[in-house]
Amino acid sequence: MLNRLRYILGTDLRDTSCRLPVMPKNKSTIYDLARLADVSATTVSAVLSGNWRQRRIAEDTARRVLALADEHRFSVNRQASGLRKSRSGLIGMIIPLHDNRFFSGMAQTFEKLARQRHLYPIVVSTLRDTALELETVRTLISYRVESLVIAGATDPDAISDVCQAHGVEHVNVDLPGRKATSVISDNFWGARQLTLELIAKSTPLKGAERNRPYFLGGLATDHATARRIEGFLDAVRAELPDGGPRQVDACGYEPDLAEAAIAALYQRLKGLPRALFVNSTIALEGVVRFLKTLPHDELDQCTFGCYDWDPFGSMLSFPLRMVRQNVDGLLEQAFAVLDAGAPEEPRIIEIRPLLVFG
Amino acid sequence: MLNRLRYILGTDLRDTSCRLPVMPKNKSTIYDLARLADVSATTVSAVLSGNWRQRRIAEDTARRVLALADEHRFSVNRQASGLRKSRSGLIGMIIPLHDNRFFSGMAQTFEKLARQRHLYPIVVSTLRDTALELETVRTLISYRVESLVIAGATDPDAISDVCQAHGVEHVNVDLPGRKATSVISDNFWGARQLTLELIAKSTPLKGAERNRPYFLGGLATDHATARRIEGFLDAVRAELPDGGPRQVDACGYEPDLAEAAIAALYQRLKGLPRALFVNSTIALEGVVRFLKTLPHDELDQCTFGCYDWDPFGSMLSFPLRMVRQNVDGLLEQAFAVLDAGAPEEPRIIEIRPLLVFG
DNA sequence: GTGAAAGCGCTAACAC
DNA sequence: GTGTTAGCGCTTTCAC
Repeated sequence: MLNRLRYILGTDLRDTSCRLPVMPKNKSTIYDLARLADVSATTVSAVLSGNWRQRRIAEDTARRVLALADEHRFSVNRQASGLRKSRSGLIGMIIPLHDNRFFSGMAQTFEKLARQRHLYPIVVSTLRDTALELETVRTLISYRVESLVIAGATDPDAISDVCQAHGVEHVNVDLPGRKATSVISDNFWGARQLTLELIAKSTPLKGAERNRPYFLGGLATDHATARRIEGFLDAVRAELPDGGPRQVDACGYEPDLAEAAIAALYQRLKGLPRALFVNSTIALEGVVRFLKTLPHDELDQCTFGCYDWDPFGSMLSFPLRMVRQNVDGLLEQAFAVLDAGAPEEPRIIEIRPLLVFG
Repeated sequence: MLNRLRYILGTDLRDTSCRLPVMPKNKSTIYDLARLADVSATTVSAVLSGNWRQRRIAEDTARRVLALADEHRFSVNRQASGLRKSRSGLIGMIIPLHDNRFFSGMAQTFEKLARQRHLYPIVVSTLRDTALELETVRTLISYRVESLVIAGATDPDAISDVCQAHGVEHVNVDLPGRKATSVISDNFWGARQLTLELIAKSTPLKGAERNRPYFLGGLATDHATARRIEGFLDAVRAELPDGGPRQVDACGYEPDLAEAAIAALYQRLKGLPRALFVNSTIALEGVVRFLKTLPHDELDQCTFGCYDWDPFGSMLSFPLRMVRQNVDGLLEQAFAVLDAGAPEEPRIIEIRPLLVFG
């Protein structure tokens, strides 16, 4: 109403001073632009949103409007257009941390895939804090994101409840939930492959106890670790039938704990085992700390693997086989689920990781 | 208008079917809530936005509205409220990459500081692509972010032009520009400190050529590298007056280039130098590749430093001194500039990095 | 080929 | 202590 008035009067009613009729630099509406171009706001809107061909707007008019918009550095207000269209053009993703190779890689891929779909990506970290996860999701919904990727959430099902209540499409990644489709790493397969590789590439040692691979790090209560242990044991049983439970020490993630664990193992076996499966780069830090105290040639007797990838892995003084999660694959599947759109029966999609050497 | 009508009629006009009068699950307005609570939309609005005390709304009313909002999982539409209030509650930051320790650390700190100010943080990467940087900034402005942190941009001044045209407060971080205040690392100081430390902690070698620290990696045309070289040379001149230009090889960032450079240096000096200043973890990768080919005890002759920090640095087989950028300090200053609000004369604020060992 | 008018969901000035 | 009304800037029928 006021817009129309302003448009008709050809003057900015907000401007109480008596300046020359210059468009205010930092604020202007399509009505201002319409006045300058001597067309209606409708026309401006159509031109700026790109669907002017189908409105059969004269090429001339379009060009004039576009030039003017450019000259005045006009920027459509997406709060307003989003409100009117009931579409924000936003897509959100929550991750536990930015400062982490795995999740920052996900953020990178997420942005790429979002842009391909002409959606503006918003990535927010929630610090493995259930309350912050929920609050963040609620705020994103408040901004009317069109869909959500929930990565590594501590309580995915609580988030699903919120999303469903607002009819927001979403998908879990990395950590599975039961109320929405989840795309996760195939931890069993990855651990099994890494273990098979370790056994194949290692040299047999004397003494039954030392002549086996050992698993170190992580928490057995944690879904991913549990599956990895299964994969590890499966491979061991297939290749070296006399394996037993004493080969697994899910000592936790902290470097200190891993350092103590490998030290204890070394003492028990009176040397390094034939192969060592370390469950994360965090745990690896503790292991390396211990390895540094050993004479250098002792390391040659053991073949090392790590379920996790870091480019620094290749800089260590011993060869290291790593499992690299297929970040691109995880997110491509996640987007495929969102693209499908149908609120399907929740299912779990497992993506195989990659074995990396060096 | 329609809202009011719907509120009066007590029925959802959008609902053309003849369902029971249940509030639609995934969409509802404060008018719907108002009807349920038997108050006006104004009251609901005041209650939900927290300023109901100052409107002297009865505690009772407030509680009822809040309970209802909760029960129906109501979520205020921030597109609408933002439009009305001309405030989006958003603050944006652009970074070159997510998948990078330095910038993902910045994202983490940025979020923390934004939340402290009750702003919703949006971090977007722009892949060191000038066009994408501009487009991203324009889109963020389109969503009406209230201010912007521009980190590591390839063309900060072009971005400043856009921001200024729309009256958006902004500040550069890491890479300086001339059209807005910039908060950057004190590269001169950091490089100087690291070099002094390397000289102090290294053991003198026979032969003038080997008895000096060498600088490796980066591009001399790059602002940061140039300042680091200055700091390096300044320290060398102070401590070992016979230093010369042959001590600096800004061979580029690629590991391959660094590997070739250190190999050439080794050949020229017939051994490792007394100390080596590597200009980034990327270059370090190439250096380590070469070092691995040397007999282990040769490394003891050289003291290593790296201008960049990575937790993996402590896992290398030789001691490494690192310079860690003060990410928190950089962003705290950046926010201080934004908090000040005054469009001050652009200036450069330098933040000292930290020396880390191990 | 273009314009007028209504309304997206919210907030704030002004009522009483 | 609470309600009425106008309007934020845009898109979308409908009209001609």
